[in-house]
Amino acid sequence: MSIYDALNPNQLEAVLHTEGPLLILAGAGSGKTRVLTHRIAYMIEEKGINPWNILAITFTNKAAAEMRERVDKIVGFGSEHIWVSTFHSSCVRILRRHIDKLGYDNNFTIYDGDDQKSVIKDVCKRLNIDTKIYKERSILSAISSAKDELTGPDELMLQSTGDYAKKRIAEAYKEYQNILRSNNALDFDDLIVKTVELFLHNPDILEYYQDRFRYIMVDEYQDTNTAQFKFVSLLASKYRNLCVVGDDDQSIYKFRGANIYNILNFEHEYPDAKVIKLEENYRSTKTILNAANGVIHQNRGRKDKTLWTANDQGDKIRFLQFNSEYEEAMGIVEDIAEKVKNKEAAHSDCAILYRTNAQSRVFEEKFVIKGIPYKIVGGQNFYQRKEIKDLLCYLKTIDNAQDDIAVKRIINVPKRGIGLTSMNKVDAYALSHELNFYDALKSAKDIPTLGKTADKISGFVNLIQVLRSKLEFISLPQLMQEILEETGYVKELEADGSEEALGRIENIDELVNKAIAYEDENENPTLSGFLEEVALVADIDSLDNANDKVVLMTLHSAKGLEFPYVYMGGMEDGLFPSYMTIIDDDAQELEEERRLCYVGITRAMKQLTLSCAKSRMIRGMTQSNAISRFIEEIPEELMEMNQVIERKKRGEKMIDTIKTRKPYETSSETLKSNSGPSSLNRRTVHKNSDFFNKPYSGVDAVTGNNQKTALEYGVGDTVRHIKFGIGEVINIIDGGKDYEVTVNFEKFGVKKMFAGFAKLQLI
DNA sequence: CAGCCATATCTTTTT
DNA sequence: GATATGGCTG
Repeated sequence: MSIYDALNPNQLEAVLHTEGPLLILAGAGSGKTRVLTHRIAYMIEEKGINPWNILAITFTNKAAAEMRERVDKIVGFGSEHIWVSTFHSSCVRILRRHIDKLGYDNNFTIYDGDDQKSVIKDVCKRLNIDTKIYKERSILSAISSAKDELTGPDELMLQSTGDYAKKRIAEAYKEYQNILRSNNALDFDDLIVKTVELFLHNPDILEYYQDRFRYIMVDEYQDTNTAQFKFVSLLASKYRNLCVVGDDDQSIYKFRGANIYNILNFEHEYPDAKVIKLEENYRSTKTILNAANGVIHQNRGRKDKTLWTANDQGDKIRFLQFNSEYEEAMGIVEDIAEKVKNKEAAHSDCAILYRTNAQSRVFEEKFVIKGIPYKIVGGQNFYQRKEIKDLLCYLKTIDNAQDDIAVKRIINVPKRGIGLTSMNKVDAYALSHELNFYDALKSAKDIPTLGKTADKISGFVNLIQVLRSKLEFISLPQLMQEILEETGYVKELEADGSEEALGRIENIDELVNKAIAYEDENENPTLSGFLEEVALVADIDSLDNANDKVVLMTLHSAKGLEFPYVYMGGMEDGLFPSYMTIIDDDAQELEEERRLCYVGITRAMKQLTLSCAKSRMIRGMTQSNAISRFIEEIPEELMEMNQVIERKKRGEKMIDTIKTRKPYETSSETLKSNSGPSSLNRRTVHKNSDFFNKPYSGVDAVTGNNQKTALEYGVGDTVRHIKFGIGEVINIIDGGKDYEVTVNFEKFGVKKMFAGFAKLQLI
């Protein structure tokens, strides 16, 4: 009896195949982590491979920690020598040692999204870019995409001949890189790009790591981008022992540059690759799996496979329609409360998944009201909160005052009477004397226009210098305490006294605790080391099952996780699939949304509940959305639907529990769960209830105005669309609730859209 | 320079 | 609805 006996034949084959390229197509819940961990164990214990020579790359720190833990359990020794880490932290580790070869300082700082935004603002100011026309966001995302594809600023410039917008972006890109360079900072994308650059320019360094990492494994391979692919393939090119695991059906990060062809074309890139499919699912019931299959089979661009399971049929998929997002939240929260009350489930067995972070708010309210413990993952990361960033920027400034962004953030926090005009004067001085911002601050006395503010600035510089001089004598937590005391940061919050301020103080305490933990865990802790660790954590990393809490998160964050009871809220066209993918009419984007839906469904082990609201507030406007098209793609015999029961009396439960619920139809016959004739014939439902009607947006449910308004344009007219610009109307179809308008846009070609959504203007 | 109020724009997803 | 920006006042 060995640990490998528990594997199915395909899993075993993957475990035993240790030499040469290997592609494991692992469907959701098919035990890929088990395969990876056993494969590592097999390599170490049976093949005598040195753990030192193994690199395993995951997507999140959480996944990395889990994998290490599981390997640890089955391997007697040596698992601590395996490199298990994310792309980003692997690259940071390499760059910390060698980035001086690229002319950076080895204690570079890492910029997050907020920092990037500050930089790009500065860039736009310097280059006189009108941010009304070129949005900071879109410039940043263009830069990011370029980096994902390993395209540098000069190369982008060459590509931009004749395209003015692209040229401006290339200029911005160049300036952006200059600023990062002089701040000795890298953004997330740079971490990968610079490592690749390092390898390409320094064959000796590359070879060192090739020899070091003779066996490489990459998890979630479908979500790698071109730069990450290059990183991996450079490392693997000497020994070719590259094992990638992924599922093209779970590729949901195209917006972040993920290149699905990395997995689809793996066999092309490595013709000698062994391909193994894992199609047996151990996680979900037959019902859940069939629902997932029903949805994903609508996609065209995918590798053919069908997941199956030997598990029970299980409960039907529940579909609940509510009147509003408030009722939706209450309905789900009450359902969970009842499960817990009946001892059917623990809080932590339940997860609520949604498309957008904004949806978490209503749920949170209801959880607070009911006193149910919950945890929201994502949204604003702990390390992005104001108070945390402030404190971190103090630390950054003490550690490395080259980072202008950090210095500028804290120079007037708390208020020191150093305002925007003074900052601009310092900036101008810094620019003309080729100093970085902090060094310019040091010479504040030499800047004549500053007047009295020069003293205030000297005070600040003094504070930093004093703190820095203490750095070698005191511990990190002590340093943080000093900062808080010297600046009066906490005092100010205490004086405020509001609930919000107290929350901030709690957060600060938590950060101090993290610093204490960091010092405990590391042999030679450094300030830079702490800042680095903190820069690369994702919110999901903090999720642990030890706390009995209901988990709320986006569908994206949920990838790789599983829960007995899964609730997917907001199953509405316009929300999920998102409004963008609908009006864009881009089949590829819609397929990505569908994969996201597939990911969500396959998180569920025992029971899946889908829900939607007839109307909900989106960005301050009440919208009525049609039921998500993905609902229609689930075979109807797997579904059980509710009827919304209006609240008759105050205090009465808004909806019945599912057991006594009537089918959606207005007939009085009760649905006997899991049996009886298929009375939920979709066509009937459609006819009786507008159930699967097309969206009719632009309708204000508050005023009850759901009359479509007459269109001010007709076929042949020229109209303007916010995103697509100018185009000619070529067709209009009366869709009952709304008009479907077909427009031929000058720049974007033919698009079909609903008049209520599109808000076309006659010109 | 800071604080207040008006307004404009926004989000889809994140290491 | 929530946040970021701009203009105004003290």
